[in-house]
Amino acid sequence: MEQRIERIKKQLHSQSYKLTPQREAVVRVLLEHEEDHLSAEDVYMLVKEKYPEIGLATVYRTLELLTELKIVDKINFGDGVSRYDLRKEGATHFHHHLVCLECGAVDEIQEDLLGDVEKIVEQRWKFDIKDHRLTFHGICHRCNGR
Amino acid sequence: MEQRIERIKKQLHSQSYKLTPQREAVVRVLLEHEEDHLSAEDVYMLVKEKYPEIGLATVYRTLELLTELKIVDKINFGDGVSRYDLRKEGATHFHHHLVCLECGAVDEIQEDLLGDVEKIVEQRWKFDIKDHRLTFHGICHRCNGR
DNA sequence: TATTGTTATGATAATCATTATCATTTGACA
DNA sequence: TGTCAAATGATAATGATTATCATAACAATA
Repeated sequence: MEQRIERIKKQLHSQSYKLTPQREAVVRVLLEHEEDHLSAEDVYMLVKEKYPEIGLATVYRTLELLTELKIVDKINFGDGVSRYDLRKEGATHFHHHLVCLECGAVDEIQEDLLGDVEKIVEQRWKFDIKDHRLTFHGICHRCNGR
Repeated sequence: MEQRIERIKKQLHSQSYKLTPQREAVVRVLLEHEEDHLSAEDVYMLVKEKYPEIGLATVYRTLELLTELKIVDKINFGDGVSRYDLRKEGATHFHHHLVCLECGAVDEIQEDLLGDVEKIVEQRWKFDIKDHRLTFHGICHRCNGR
C-alpha cells in the first residue's frame, strides 16, 4: 500500500500536481476499499473519520483529478450517483461490472473479454476505441437459485 | 408509425395504463427522433412545439413509465443527463453506443456481439444476465484521420 | 530565513437534472 | 350522468455536484 501511494505521488508529480495530505487521505480510503465502489459521499465520510478537516468539495475535486489522470475510474450505474474505483495498476482496460438486481451487490470482472468485439467495432464502424464501459444487470450467484 | 403507436397503446393498456394525449405526443417525438438520443429536456422542448400545454414533470413521468415497461431504454453516458431511446420492437437486447470524444456524436450498434461474452459470464461468474450496457468512447469515422 | 507566486483548500452558495407535492383535470366505467 | 382513480401542470423541493471566494499551504528562490 505505501508503495502504491508512492507511485501515485510520482504520477501526480510527473504532471505537476501535488500529493497533498488531503489527496493522500482520499487515496488511502480508496485503497482500503478497493472492492466497494464508493460514491463521493462515501469517500468523504470515510476520509473524515481520519482527517476531520477535509471538505466535501475537496473530495470531489480530488476524485475528479485522479479520474482525469486515469488513476481512478468513474462509474455510472444510472442511479444518479457516480462511483469511484482505483484502477488496477497496469490495467489497460476498464473492468466490467455485474450489478445484482436483487441484492444490489456489485461484482467485478477484471478480464477484458472484449477483444474480439472491439476488433469488429473498429473494423466495421471505423471507430477508434479509447475506452469502454460494460455493465451487466442480473441475478448474482448469491441470489441465484432462490 | 401509427401502427407503432397503436401497439404501444396496447402495451400500456395491457398493464392498466392509459395512452393519454400527452403520452402520445412524447411517443411521437421519440419515434421521429429515433437516432438522436434525446434528453428529457430535449423531448420536452420538441413536444412543446406541438403540444404547448405539456409540463416538464409529465415528460419525465412519461419517460420513466415507458422505461419501466421496457418500451424505452434509458441511457447514461456519465455526463449527468439521462438519454432516452425507443426500444426497437422485438429487440431482445439493449443496443450499444459509440460516443465520439471529438465531436460528441453518438452512433449505435444494433448487433448484440456479446453472445460469447455473456456465456462466459454466466458460466464463470454464475451470473444470470437480464440486461447489459456497453458503451465505447473513442474517435468516430468522421473525426478519424484528421 | 523571508518572500513570492501559484496551487489547493474549506465553507458555502449556486447550479441543474430530476422528483415530490398539491390542486385540478381527465378518462374509464357503471 | 356521476364517480373514482389515474394523470396532469405548476412549482417547490431534493440531492449530487460544481463554482466562488477568502485564505492557507507549498515549492522555489534570494
